[in-house]
Amino acid sequence: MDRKQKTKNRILSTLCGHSEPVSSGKITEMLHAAGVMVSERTVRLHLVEADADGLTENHPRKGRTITPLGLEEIRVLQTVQRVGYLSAKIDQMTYRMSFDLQRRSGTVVVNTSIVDVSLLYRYSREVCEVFRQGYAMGTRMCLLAEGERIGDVTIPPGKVGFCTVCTITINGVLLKHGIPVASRFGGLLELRGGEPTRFVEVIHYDGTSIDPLEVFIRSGMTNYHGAITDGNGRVGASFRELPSGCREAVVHIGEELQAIGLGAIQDIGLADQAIHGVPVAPGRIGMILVGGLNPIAILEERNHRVDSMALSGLLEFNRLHSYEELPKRLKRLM
Amino acid sequence: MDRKQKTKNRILSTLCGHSEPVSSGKITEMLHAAGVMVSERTVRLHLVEADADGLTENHPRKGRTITPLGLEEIRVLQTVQRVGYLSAKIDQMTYRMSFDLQRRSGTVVVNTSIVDVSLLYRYSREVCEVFRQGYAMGTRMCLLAEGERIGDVTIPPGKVGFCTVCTITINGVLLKHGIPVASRFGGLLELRGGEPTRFVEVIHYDGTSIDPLEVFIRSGMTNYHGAITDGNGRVGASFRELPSGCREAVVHIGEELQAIGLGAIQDIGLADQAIHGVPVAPGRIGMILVGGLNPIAILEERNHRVDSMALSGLLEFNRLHSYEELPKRLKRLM
DNA sequence: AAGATTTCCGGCAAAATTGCCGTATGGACA
DNA sequence: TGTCCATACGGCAATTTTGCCGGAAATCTT
Repeated sequence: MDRKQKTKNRILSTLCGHSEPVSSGKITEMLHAAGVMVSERTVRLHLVEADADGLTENHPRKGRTITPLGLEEIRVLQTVQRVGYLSAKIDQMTYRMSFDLQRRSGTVVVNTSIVDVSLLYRYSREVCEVFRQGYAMGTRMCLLAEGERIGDVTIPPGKVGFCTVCTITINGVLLKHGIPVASRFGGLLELRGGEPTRFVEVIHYDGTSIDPLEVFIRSGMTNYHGAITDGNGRVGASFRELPSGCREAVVHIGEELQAIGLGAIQDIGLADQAIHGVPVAPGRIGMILVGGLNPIAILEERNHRVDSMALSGLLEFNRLHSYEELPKRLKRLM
Repeated sequence: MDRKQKTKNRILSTLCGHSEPVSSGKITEMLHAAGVMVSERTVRLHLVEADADGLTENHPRKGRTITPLGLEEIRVLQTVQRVGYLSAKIDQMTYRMSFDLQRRSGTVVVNTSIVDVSLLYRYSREVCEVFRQGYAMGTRMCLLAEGERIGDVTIPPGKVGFCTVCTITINGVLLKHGIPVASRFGGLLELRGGEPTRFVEVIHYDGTSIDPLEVFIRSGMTNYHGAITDGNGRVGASFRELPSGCREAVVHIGEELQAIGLGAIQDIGLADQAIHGVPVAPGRIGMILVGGLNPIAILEERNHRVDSMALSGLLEFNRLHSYEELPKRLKRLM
């Protein structure tokens, strides 16, 4: 009876936020993406109950919508949502971004670090090295001058906004190709001789309100210095799961992304097989992405506090430029 | 079929690690504490299946043990366990500690921070203030001189080990009184005018390999300075759940703990009621504890990197002394 | 030592979940 | 306009989970 209520609430929450009718199939898909493994049939059963309770309304052949009564029910149960869990923010951002792989236009999700111009310039060589060795998400970035805005923040005077592409962008691109991606956790990936070996620390997305990679970086637990010098270090990485049938398509899309400077896929596992010590759910494959915030971690390692925000906002793809231009553009801002 | 396997594995994992027979009741209890809500009957059903498969052995009237075959089964499935989740470490420490509330003796679980002697001395006034205003776990602590050992670590030369009582000790004490405590998450508790208002960030214990409070402190996200000066700040706190029938007993034990300098209970909710915006499972009550690592956070806030380890080891209760002796004892070590 | 209480354990039935299938409906396409 | 196809949706049966009970062994109490 306990679990029944729980899944029922989950279904209601899923329905909430969509104004147009949503079918049971879509709901099931979204629940699966959120890690709630229930069958489509069960969802339908719960939905007819919810219909009877007046919480949802059935638009035959179209799907269900939530009623005002249902919204009220949610509001009571959702007090916890005040501390927004990261997984919710991830889903939201995935839907909001508009980047189109074919047209190479639209918005991508970015992380922003607010940092002193001269400080960034001092370390720009090492920051570029992180990009060059492939420990960053792609090869593109963007600098925001003081006064510019991204999401909720404005770059303060004397500072510069260092934007890197967030790996959530990959989720969004795959979603637009009909591939649902479940973001599981962020962690510290240990490297030995340039090869990833295992995760040494992990924080699951559905149990945290702050970005794990942000935390690892701010805590000074990364070791990019080692990673870019002798290949032995610890870098931020993210673990995701995909339906196992999608492997070919994902590899293909990954290559296309790589070609336009948005490559982040470190590794893709095989069906039902563990990858770097991480087991996956049945019928799924694991994927490891290198963290978008990675380049700026160099500064934290040298004991400079940097204000980094994962998932800070959306940016037009054409505003991004190659990391190689970083020193030149920084000089212009000084 | 998917979920069935899952809970089956969970049961097997729970059984693993205990050499003596464990009854289905105990297993269910442990699963509940781990957040897996299954009935005791279901556990028994799975156990007889496991018996048939040769994974477990039934010692009638005593409980089940895991067979070598079962261990093998686990080993295959449990690759993820290489990154030990914190919730597992919490359970382990809870069982290992031996503190007896009546006799006031035995071992308690402590956190250890390794810090420069002179640096600690410089901030000792503020550290004491955190204790005095009740934002620390109790009023007791311990200093370890260089060369002393706690758990896996040895205090290096020129440094001192600053040990505070970990709130897991409360779990252990309550467990010895037959009250099972489920540790849910660690977070940053916002204070306004000296009163806790809500959690602003949270990390669930069962989704992380590192201690949330350790992370918040290392990331410089706390604000103890504000907390001890004008009562507006952010302090590390932990959220736990108890069976709602235990409220009276817990309040009573909490008072006894307070009397011997181990008070940490900030707040206890009412049955089935949300506390500071955090809802609880049905039939349970919420409890908020202030973090044990809190006092040392002052140093991190002033940009001094401190190596802190939550749940670092066990310490005899009689080695603890009042925080008021801190400056005096530090001087002796310098 | 006898009785009371607790705990373990399996049987049984009810409830919940899932798989499978047939029907019906809306839209695509010739 | 007629046909085909995808999909929403409910019926039915199989499987899984849970609640409830009662017998038996173990432990505690007096």
